[in-house]
Amino acid sequence: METRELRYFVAVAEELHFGRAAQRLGIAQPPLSRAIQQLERRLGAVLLDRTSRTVALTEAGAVLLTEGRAALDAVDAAERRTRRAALSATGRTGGPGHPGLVLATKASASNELLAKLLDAYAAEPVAVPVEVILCGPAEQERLLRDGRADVALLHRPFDSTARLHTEELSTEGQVVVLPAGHPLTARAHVHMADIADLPGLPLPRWPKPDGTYPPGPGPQVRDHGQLMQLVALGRACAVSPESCRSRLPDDLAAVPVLDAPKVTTVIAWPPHSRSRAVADLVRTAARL
Amino acid sequence: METRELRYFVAVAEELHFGRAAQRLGIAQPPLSRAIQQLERRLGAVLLDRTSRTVALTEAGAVLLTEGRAALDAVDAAERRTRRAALSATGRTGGPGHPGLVLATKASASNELLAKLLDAYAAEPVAVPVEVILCGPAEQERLLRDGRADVALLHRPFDSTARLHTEELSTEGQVVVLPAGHPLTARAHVHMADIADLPGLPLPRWPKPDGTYPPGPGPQVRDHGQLMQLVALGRACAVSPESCRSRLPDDLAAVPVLDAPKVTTVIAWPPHSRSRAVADLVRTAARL
DNA sequence: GGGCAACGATACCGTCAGGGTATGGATTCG
DNA sequence: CGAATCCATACCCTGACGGTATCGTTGCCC
Repeated sequence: METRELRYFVAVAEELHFGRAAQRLGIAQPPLSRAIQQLERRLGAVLLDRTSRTVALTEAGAVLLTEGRAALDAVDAAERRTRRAALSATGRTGGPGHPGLVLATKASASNELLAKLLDAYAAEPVAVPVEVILCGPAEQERLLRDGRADVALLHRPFDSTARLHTEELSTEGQVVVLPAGHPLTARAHVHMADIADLPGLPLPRWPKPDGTYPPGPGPQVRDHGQLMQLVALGRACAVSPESCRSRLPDDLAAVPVLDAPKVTTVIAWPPHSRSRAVADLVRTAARL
Repeated sequence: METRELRYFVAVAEELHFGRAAQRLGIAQPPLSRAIQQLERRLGAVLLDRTSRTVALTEAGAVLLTEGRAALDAVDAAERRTRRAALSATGRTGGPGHPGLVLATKASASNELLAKLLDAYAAEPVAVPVEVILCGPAEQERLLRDGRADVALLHRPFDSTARLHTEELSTEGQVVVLPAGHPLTARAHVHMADIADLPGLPLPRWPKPDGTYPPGPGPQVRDHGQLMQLVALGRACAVSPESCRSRLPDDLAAVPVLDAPKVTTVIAWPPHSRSRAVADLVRTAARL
């Protein structure tokens, strides 16, 4: 199977419309129809149920959609990482445009640990320049998979660490963040049940991996900063790792939640990484 | 990047010889040279240092070799799983030629657990036919990655479970297997130090993932059956999970090794698997 | 040191896969 | 029932890819 065929199929499977898919791919519709037919013949599998009005995925088509996306990610990763390896091999000094290492972390996650890590790593004699990518929640895995990042900071149990190598860095409890002066802030600690249904202060909704939001009450948020803003406005409350207290503004207060799941920060990298720089960074992180 | 280019590059990078690589690919040498040059131009990276006598990988080339192999595995997996999905969708009865599920396990591993698992799963109303592939040690991950298997039984800490979803099934200690009548068999238990250097009974050498054997003393073995044979012949001793005692022949004896690492049997599957059958099998396994 | 063998690069050519345009056939909707 | 929509088919054309022949360089060995 060629990646071109995979790209074509994924486009059609996502659009469920040959015309739009062809447009997206920058080709005409007939060659696309032909390519899909040829792919189906070669695989010996019907991938799409199509009438002249509607296109639907078959079971085999659904399999190829998920597997094909993973395969295309792997190909993209190979390309990106090779390009970067070539750049950092020539421009040995590693100017800002040529990072030796790309680290992905959630936007607005606690930066204390990251700052310590970057400092400690930069102090190593073999350190290479590190670029930090801030991404949406649960996006780190994608970046590692398609080669846009070499290493990431994840937070269990929120982020999945499957198919990644990881090293635990720290574990912490969680606190509920409330507007200053809220009655609950007088308490020394609370339980999840105390905050599940606070009047006027719902828990927020985070985007799913596909970018859409689950239905339900609560405001939609994209990062921790937005959420803090909403809490300050009295529109939501937040359950966050306790390290967020260190930089809490005056108009917010935090109370430990005894039965909230512990959050573990881990450093993760793709399992087949052979990069010297990744290994150094991970070793540095493990020693913090 | 097209998979054809990747296949070409991987062939050259493995052979380090354009002529042989071309032969292996079933094409002539000149088109292969051209394809690699074109790939290098498009990536903007020198992948191979070549003189007219020798070919060597550059740093970027080494990256593309590992990343490219992973990508090709992913593409192969997509193809195989799609084919299988199509087959099991049409031949719904699932004749023996059309397994709904392929399970990989080490040849000669203890089959007790597997037998129980297969029985329990077959009793489920939604069960599909399961094909069992016996493979060499540490080969299961490869089979899962390139789609030849859907699910595997692994043994930690011997097999790596990175990039896989897993569920623990059982944990057991290890025993040393010796020829019956050996002085140590009189002991109730031993320690690793007692057996590290038994005269005439070295520990065996297992193949590395690439199929070669590490240097050193001890016979080369490919599976547990071979090893037992060698022990019976008085040419080796073996440290194995204690479940192997259940089918130990008369001429062998086993003694618990107190400080050997515990062996955990886990069931593993590719992280993006959406297969109903895999989920059912895993659930069945977890309930055993 | 010169002839030779090995090996990758280059030159040149033919073929067919893949892309484009025009059009057909089926289904839905007003 | 006509019109619009949408996928499939027919047909042509270009260029990418593969093959053969040959060159240039580099070790090697007598």
